[in-house]
Amino acid sequence: MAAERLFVDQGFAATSLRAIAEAAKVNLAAAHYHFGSKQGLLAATLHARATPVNECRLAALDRLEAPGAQLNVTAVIEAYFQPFTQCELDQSLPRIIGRIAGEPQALIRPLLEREFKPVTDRFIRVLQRLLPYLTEEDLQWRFHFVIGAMIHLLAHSTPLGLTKSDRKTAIQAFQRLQQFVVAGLTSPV
Amino acid sequence: MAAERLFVDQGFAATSLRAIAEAAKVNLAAAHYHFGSKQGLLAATLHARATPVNECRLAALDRLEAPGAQLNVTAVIEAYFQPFTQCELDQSLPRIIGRIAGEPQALIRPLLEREFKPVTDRFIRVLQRLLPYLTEEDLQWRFHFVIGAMIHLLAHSTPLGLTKSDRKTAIQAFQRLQQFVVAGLTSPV
DNA sequence: ATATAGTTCAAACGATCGTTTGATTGAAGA
DNA sequence: TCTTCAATCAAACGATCGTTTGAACTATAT
Repeated sequence: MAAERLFVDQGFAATSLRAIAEAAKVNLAAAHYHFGSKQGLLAATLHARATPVNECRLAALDRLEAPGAQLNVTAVIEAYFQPFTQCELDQSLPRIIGRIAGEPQALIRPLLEREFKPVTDRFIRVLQRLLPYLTEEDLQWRFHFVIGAMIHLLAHSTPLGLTKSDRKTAIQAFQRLQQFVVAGLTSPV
Repeated sequence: MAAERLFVDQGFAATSLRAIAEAAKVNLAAAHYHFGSKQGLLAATLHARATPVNECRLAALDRLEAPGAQLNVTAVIEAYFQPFTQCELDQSLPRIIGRIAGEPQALIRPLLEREFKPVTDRFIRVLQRLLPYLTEEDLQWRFHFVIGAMIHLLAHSTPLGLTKSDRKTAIQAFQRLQQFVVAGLTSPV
């Protein structure tokens, strides 16, 4: 989808349907006909990306919960980050997720909740079994921080000081992030 | 500043100068006359907020580096979060920082870098003395995650599941965040 | 072949955008 | 008092926005 690149680079409000239609080489009215509205296009864009992310995460979690597998916090977080560390997925996926998740508009929050909350809630439930000394509130806050660090990495793939950003460093960054958040999650109260 | 509320609620691109001028009860052209452009208004808004944040952080860090003070990672992070946990500061400060930091537009990144990078770099340098077993690259990445979690908390003051958001819970949230990121920062390689 | 329903298209709709203009105000300096 | 200059204002500029219109095209089913 051509809409992605523009949404990612400029944000939702600053991207015009005309620019999207031109980039996608389709007619403006045709795009409107298919998606109903600009917001519908965003919802479709997000949904098209969120679905494989959710499937990838759930599949990884299922693998972990199968008998004989190593079920620990590190593995669960690894499963949660799986959609962004698997090499076969294209590079634009992380960016569109990170960008939309940071969008200011209140209209976008329900979309994010609908797309990601069910799967995220299941991950939190699994973590709760692994971290029984944390209250549910504790864990929700800590996962809130995990998501924040993740989104920030998705949206800005390097710290301000560094500049390199190829596929390999991106995966290494997620390994760093994984270690960081596991330490945060498992920290004693 | 009335521009803040609108930037926070709707984002930069979606907020019109006319809406800001009306909310601030000033003439549209007058606003333009003083700030030069819409972007100039954003820069002024950010600068007006970033300055006390930087001063607060540096003052807290100076206090830590004074002879006799306890200089450890927790205290340094506490100093970094100080602008958002001090009760005397008004509530809209965290939100404007969090929102602008999440803005998509490429034009905004240089503003953020100019406003916050010098002070942040000094914090990283102090942390480097406290965490000598981390390479500079390690530490830059980890601080990248700290900032990500912080911005996410500033922009979305509660996890999706929770709803309460008064001043007291906000400070508690920063205490939780502090514990989380200190564990992440001090995690062994 | 004719009808039907789905899709594409150029063109235009009204609204709103950031910015500019030029007249007007008000107070300080000569 | 007259001059000067920065600040304010209503009004308009050209551009662009999301959306709609109605005609043309396509393909399947009768």
